[in-house]
Amino acid sequence: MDTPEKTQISSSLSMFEDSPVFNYINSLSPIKPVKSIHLTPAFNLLSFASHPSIFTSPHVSSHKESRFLKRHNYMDQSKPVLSSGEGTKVSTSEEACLEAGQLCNSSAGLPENFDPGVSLDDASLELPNEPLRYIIELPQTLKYDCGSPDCDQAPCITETNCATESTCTSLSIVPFVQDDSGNGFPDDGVEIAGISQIKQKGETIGCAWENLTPDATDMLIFNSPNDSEAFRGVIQKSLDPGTKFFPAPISVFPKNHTTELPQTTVDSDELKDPSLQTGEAGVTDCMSGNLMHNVETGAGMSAPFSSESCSNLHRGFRRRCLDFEMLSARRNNLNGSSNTSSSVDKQLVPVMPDNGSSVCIVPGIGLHLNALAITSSDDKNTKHRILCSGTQKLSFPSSTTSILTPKIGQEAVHESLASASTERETDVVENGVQLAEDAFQASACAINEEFNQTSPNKKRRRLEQAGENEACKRCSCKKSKCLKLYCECFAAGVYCIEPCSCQDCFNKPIHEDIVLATRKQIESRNPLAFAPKVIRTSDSIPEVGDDSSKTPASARHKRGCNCKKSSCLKKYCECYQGGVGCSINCRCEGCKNAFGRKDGSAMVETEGAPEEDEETDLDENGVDRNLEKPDMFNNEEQNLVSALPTPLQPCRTLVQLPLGSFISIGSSSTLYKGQGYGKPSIIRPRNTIEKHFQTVAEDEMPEMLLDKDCAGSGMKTSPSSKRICPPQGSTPGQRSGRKLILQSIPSFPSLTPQH
DNA sequence: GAGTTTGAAACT
DNA sequence: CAGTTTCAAACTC
Repeated sequence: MDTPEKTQISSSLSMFEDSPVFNYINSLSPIKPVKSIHLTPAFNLLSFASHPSIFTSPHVSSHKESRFLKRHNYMDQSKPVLSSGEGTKVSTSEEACLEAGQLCNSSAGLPENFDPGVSLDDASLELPNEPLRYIIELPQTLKYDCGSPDCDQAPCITETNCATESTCTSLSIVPFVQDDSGNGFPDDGVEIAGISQIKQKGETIGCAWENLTPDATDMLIFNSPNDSEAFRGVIQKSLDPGTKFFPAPISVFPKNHTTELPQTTVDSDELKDPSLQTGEAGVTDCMSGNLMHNVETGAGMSAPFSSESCSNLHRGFRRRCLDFEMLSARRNNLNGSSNTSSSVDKQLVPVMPDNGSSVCIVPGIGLHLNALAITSSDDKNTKHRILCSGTQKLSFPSSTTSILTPKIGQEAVHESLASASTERETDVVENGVQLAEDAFQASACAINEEFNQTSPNKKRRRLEQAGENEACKRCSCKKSKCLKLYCECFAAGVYCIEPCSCQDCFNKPIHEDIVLATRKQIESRNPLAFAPKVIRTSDSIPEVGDDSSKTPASARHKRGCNCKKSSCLKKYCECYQGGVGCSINCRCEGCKNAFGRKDGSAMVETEGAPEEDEETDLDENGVDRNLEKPDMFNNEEQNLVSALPTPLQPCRTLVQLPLGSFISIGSSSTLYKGQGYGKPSIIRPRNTIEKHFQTVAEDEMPEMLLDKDCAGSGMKTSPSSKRICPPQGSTPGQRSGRKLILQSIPSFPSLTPQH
């Protein structure tokens, strides 16, 4: 079964690649082509997830928890293993996966975990080529590097979570590796990196775990878009200067998803090269990490920022995006790897024949679903895709849409860079990236700002933002025990980690049961409690809905804000925080949201930087300007990111839809945070959202969405399904949205094959 | 770093 | 559903 699926996927991919469009894209950027492929799988996964009820917070939590547990185990094992050698690592990883799998089984987490290990083994086994080994080795090395204080991790850790970094690195690495190595490889790399990090920190480990696990790979894929973009920019520049690595890797990417082992191997070898890793190493910092090789080298080389950025980006992802990562990884394994991985996938696949991996994805999705956000496929998106595609490609074969988690964060990096989640930012940032000229800087800046705020100057800010950002949310809960939505970590579906300054925290893997139970409880009250608060739609969306047209912003807050004193110009406002304009749903007073006013006067954030918009808006408001300007301008640095100022965006990860639309899953807490179900006010937005979804579905996931029954399947019934549809909301209209999503998932597979 | 403000989340 | 309280982030000093 797996094999056939893989075959299909590959075929679909090949088709894409063959297509003129694909070629064109490739010409633009090597990475792009792959994306589409990846996406499809992702979708499948998503769809699956929905079925299983994975979406339900419990599942998600379970996944995470299981992951955490795994991580811990892993870490323990991993350490020895690492020292021992690759093979050992693999075995350990497998074991860990198995264990995790046991934990996750219910949630489907198992497959994911399992796959990675298996895939790796298989890959290694299957791939006689030494190159694979190299690749594997690289990751290990990377791990070590990461693990080592010297590595980026240290920096990252200082600022944020190590785990995230590992993830980031792993992610970045993955893309390259994945293509080349195929499935198993990337995973290993990811795992390794994560492990190293894990070693460093316990909790971090947890996060790292996620990354480490197959998830990491998936994450990479999903995230990759964003990351990839960012990386891309970096890479491009880096390439110019001296990134030897990149060129090769990049070339590889576009071409192969899984297939070209040789190249990959070569790349990997290069990566292996001590000179490269370490060399840069100074760079090493994080870079070392895995990811880095490629990206880092490129970017990394550029310096700290690269690593940091990566780390930052990944941070968010790790925690939240784990699921996706897992899925993607699986897919990668499936696609690239081969049978073994496929076997695993098969297990998961059951639901979605097309994607063996789909199953895997699902679990991950669950977590990320919370953060789901939809982004329309705009030109920008396309760009993102392209940019990101490199990564995505690796992971997913054609794809329609992918769901990003969180915040996950995920986090900001991709959004800002790749995702375009915030269209505005995206535009700005992306443009910068695309241009490549600025790409580097822009990417760097964006990354820095968005993801972590690595810059020392704004440490606090960064930290805060970072914390806010999906990637590394850090809470400081004192009374809620981090078991309520007050807790950003909890709301984002992630465990609290060291950076958190919470007290009496129960949001830890150790208290998995409690966390899950609490989540369930909250979900029972509000199925969308963990759904992304902000739903993103493509810029083009306007077409879709009347509402959308009203709201220039691509994204909208589901429930809308209720600001009275902040004029929606401060982070108190969830809309503003999420980088989206206020909508009809909002009950805010004196709305001056720079991203878009409730009235509709809101500036379109998409292209123009929010700032610009703000000015305009402000002009109207007059007084507001003063207020807004400060914020906006203060962020000059953020200009690129300015759009980003909003924490959410950065965190979000975008997933490409089959057609071109992206779904951004915000890792950011905001995204995840529960939203009103169905308040009347929300309804419209929902409608809008729904419309967006529909549009997206039609455009992006046309058949898939339409075809599937997902909604019918269980989405409705199971809370999880609700989560899946988060954007839609609880209202009936929302349901339709849900349906779309669900449908999309199931259909997804079909799309892939078709295209 | 402490204190205040703010608005979401939770509760009634 | 509306009002109130609780909570933690955002913000200010």
